[in-house]
Amino acid sequence: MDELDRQILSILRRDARKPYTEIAESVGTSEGTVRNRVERMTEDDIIERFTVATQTGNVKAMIELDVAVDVNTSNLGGTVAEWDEVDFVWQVSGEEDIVLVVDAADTQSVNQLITRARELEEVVNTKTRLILDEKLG
Amino acid sequence: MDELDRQILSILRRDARKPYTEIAESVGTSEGTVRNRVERMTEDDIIERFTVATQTGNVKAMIELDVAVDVNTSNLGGTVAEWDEVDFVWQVSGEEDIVLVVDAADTQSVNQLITRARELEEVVNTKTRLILDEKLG
DNA sequence: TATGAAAGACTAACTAA
DNA sequence: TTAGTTAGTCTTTCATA
Repeated sequence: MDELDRQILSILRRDARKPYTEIAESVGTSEGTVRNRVERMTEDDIIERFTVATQTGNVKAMIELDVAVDVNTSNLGGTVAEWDEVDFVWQVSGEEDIVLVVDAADTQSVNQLITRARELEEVVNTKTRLILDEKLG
Repeated sequence: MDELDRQILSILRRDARKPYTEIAESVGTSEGTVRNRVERMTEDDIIERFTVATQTGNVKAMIELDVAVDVNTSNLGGTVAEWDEVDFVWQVSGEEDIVLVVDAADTQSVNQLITRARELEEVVNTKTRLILDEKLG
């Protein structure tokens, strides 16, 4: 991870489909170097994945789950990650143990997801926050 | 947003650099159709951006900021989004108003970010959680 | 939807540090 | 030995019909 790696990542973060030739030109190196760097960072898990940030619905929200002490949090996380409208799931430290980030059609859909979570016997409590705005770093 | 759009997005979410020709083959349509669909979804802001998920440091965390009532939350969000090691910033509803998602070198770096946040006069309180694991939906 | 020109990516051989 | 470059070739993209 040197300055060149950081520059490449910074460009890819804003447009992951940008051709390597263009990236090379803006950072002042050759296409091959950019490609090699990206390959290496992918192998080293510095790059986790090339992905697409979407808003397919109208409401984004965080649904935090407070989970019973005797529950395997990772398994539960895997389960809820499969639910429709769930973008990703974090296991976190703190009072709540799991955070679902959802991209739902409307508030009613969010409500259905909350209900579904509360119906799980592993889930003790939930707390939901709407995501009103997102800014890239 | 029909089934084909959803299939295309689902593939791009796992590999945003996958060639349209390959995507076309796996969803059973032509390259031009995939490209047109992606273009349309980008125009419609269903696709917000093509990006890269990284782990450049060793510790990911959420730093939640409780902000004074008279503060312009959006401006503050823009400020902290510019900080080094901050991946993105959410404005949220609920007790805390801003959530920073950070990818820091180590716990000490996280601590420095928390300190920096607490030094802002707009910030009344902070709450931090480590992100222990992430699962894709 | 089909097609061909232009652009991009990949391989492999070479160079430099 | 490792990273960077380059030329040649193959693949993908894009505009037009």
